[in-house]
Parts: sequence; structure tokens; C-alpha cells
Amino acid sequence: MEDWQSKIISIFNSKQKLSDAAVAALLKKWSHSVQLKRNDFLVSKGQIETNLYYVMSGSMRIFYPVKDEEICAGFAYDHNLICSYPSFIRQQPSDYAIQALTSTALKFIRRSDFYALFGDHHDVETAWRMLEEEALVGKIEREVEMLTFTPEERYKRLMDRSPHIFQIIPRKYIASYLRMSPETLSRIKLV
Amino acid sequence: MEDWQSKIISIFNSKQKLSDAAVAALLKKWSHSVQLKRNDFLVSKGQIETNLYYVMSGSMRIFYPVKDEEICAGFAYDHNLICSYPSFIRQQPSDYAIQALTSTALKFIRRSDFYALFGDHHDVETAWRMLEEEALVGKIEREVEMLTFTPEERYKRLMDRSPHIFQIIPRKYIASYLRMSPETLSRIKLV
DNA sequence: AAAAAAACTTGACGGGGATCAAGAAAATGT
DNA sequence: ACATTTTCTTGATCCCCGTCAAGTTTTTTT
Repeated sequence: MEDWQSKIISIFNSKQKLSDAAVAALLKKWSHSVQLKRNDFLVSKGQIETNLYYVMSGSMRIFYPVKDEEICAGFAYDHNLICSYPSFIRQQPSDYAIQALTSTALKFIRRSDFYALFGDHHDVETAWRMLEEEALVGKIEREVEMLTFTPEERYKRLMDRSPHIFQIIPRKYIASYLRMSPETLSRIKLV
Repeated sequence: MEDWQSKIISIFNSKQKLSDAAVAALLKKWSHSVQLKRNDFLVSKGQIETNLYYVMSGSMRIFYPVKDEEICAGFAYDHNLICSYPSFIRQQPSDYAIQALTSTALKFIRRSDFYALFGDHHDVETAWRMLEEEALVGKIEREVEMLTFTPEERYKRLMDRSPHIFQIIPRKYIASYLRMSPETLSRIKLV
């Protein structure tokens, strides 16, 4: 099994141990590749998400274009699963866009193939449910984070938790992710 | 079948049609009751959520106490499912509190009983997964709502979408839910 | 290695909405 | 029905942070 394949399986296994049959079926379908250059879009606003991606290498930002600005919802890098979840779930045009910040290599599985596995492999559905639950709880915790801390506290807490982000991601996107202007982030760092 | 029972089933059926056996098994376990008076807590901060509730009548607010204030995360009334999801999912102490705003009648199922159904009744798990997906997408959409609209726009959009809330819920909680001070909400209504 | 583009910094300014405060209105309970 | 508590309103003040602008540094491209 290749390294990226065991990484994908371990993401699922961390929630629910998959049977050998499920592992084989999942990997068989998780077989497509994309290669993006810097600034390429993986998903554009308005597009319907039909795939679930695994990031082999590189870095991406997830954001929603709104009026004349862009609000950063998150990032993805090595060994993350990524897609435009609302569009993936509802099969409606995506509000999110996902863009490569560096050249990025991805593997993906088609949504229809993925969902088709649920019938024969109950454990895949259970693991996926639990991964989605994690996403929901994460969203809720982040909401609290943004509401109860000052810009400076938000910066410090991200710095404590994920210092590597500051090496990979341009500050202006981090500022947007932390819900402040690039100028405010710049001034905070002076302190 | 009693009215509240068919309501619960229809919530699940809206996502995934349940088999007769699944319906029977689910309702058999969804058999406990609670009755709350105004201001009683269904869930307190720090408590671990072990139940999933259905609101028969009355109204509730979900909020997180933080520092010296309370931030309203949502409301629940007739025919809603409700629990402290992060605590229910992770079995960790709840950051949320849930409080009755009027006298409220609820039915509930124990988490352990609910999860136990998933083994024999795959369709219950699938319906539940889809309901959780709906919650996740809802959270994401609300985030956009809060970030891209002014206080006045947020008020008007809630007024358009859910005018009945203003008849049931005290304004100060609605203000908190809309992420503004009660004074700001009061001033907006003058316009 | 040089040119161009993108990202970051720093200063000046302004405004939207929070906070504080005090009075009015409404809801609750006995 | 009355007293008490809670909620809502309205005014005055203030400050945090966003915006605008101009210069600097870093990164990217060729």
C-alpha cells in the first residue's frame, strides 16, 4: 500500500476501524489525481462539488467570495481531506471556492462512488459520519473562539496551536481567517 | 401512533425513509419525558449530554455562558429535536446550556439506546447522519450571514424568514442571536 | 540578476456599534 | 389587582478596528 493510501485509511480508522474489505473497496475508488499550479482553483464558486479530495502535498485556502471581498474559511495542506462540504452534501452550487496557494497534488474519490460504498460497507458510512461530526463540533468551537476573544488573543491562540501555518500561508489570508484586517494583524505582531 | 411520535418519525423520514422495524425500534426507546418550568435548565454548562430531546411544546434557548455574558446560539420550540450536540457527540462537558423560556414538555431517547439502534437499523444511522449534515451546512450558512450583513440587514432577514420568533422569544435573546446588543436591536426597529 | 508583482508595514482618520445610565413599559407571580 | 421583577427604550459617550494611502520589503517571474 502506498503511503498516501495508508494515510487516508488512518483518517477513517481514527474514527471507526474499517474492515479489510472496506479498505480495499475505498482505495479502489480513491484512485483519481489532480495536479494544481499556484492560484489554480480546485473548486470555483457556483460549481457543484462531485469529489472528495486528499491533499498529498501543497497548500490551499478555502474562502467565500462575497460582495467585493473574500472571507477565508480555512486552509488545507498535507494529509487533509478537503472539499466544498455544503455543495458536496446538498449538491447545490458552491458558495465556497478552493484555491491552491502553492503547487498542489491531490487524490480524489467521486462522491457517487463514495456514497455507493455505504451500502456494502456500513463501517465506511459510520467513519464518515464521525468525521462530519468532528467538522460540526470544530465549527461550533471556532464560532466561540471568534466571538469571545479579541483580535490579539485570537492571533496568539492560533500561534500557540498551529505555528506552522504562519510559515506556509500568506498573512493576509490568516488575517481574514482570524476575522481581522491585514493591517490589524500586522500591528498586533509589533506588540 | 400518537401525534408526537409521527412527528419524530417524519423528521427522520424527511432525510431517509425508515423501515417499519426501524420506526418501531426507535419509538420504543423514545419513551422518556421531562417537564420544565420557565427558567429551568435542560442542560447546564459542564454537564455531559446523554439524551436526545424532542420538544412537544414550549420554547427554549441554547446559549454559551462566557466570561460575564451569555451568547445565544439558537432556539428550539414545537417539533424540534434538540440537545447539546458537541457534548452529545464527544461525551465531554457541555459548553452550551439549554434553558426553558416558557414551560416546556419534552420527550427523549437515551444516547446509548439511540446509538445501539444503528447496528440493526442502518437506515436510522443514515437519517441521523443526514440530519447532522443539515446542521453542519446550517452552521456554515449562518456564519456567512453574520459576517456579510450589517446588524440591520441581519434583523430584516430574520424577520422575513422567521417572524414568529419575535412573538415567542424575548428581544434580548434575539439580539444576542443576531450578534448585536439589545440597544442596537431596539434602535433598528425604530427605523 | 533585474523587473514586476504581490505582500506587508506604518500612519492618519473616521464611524459603527458597544457600553453606561436612567427612565418607561411589559410581564410575572401571589 | 397590585407589587415586583424583568425587559425594552432612548440618549450620551467612547473606542476599537476598518479603511484609505503611501512607502517598503519580499516573492515571483523571466
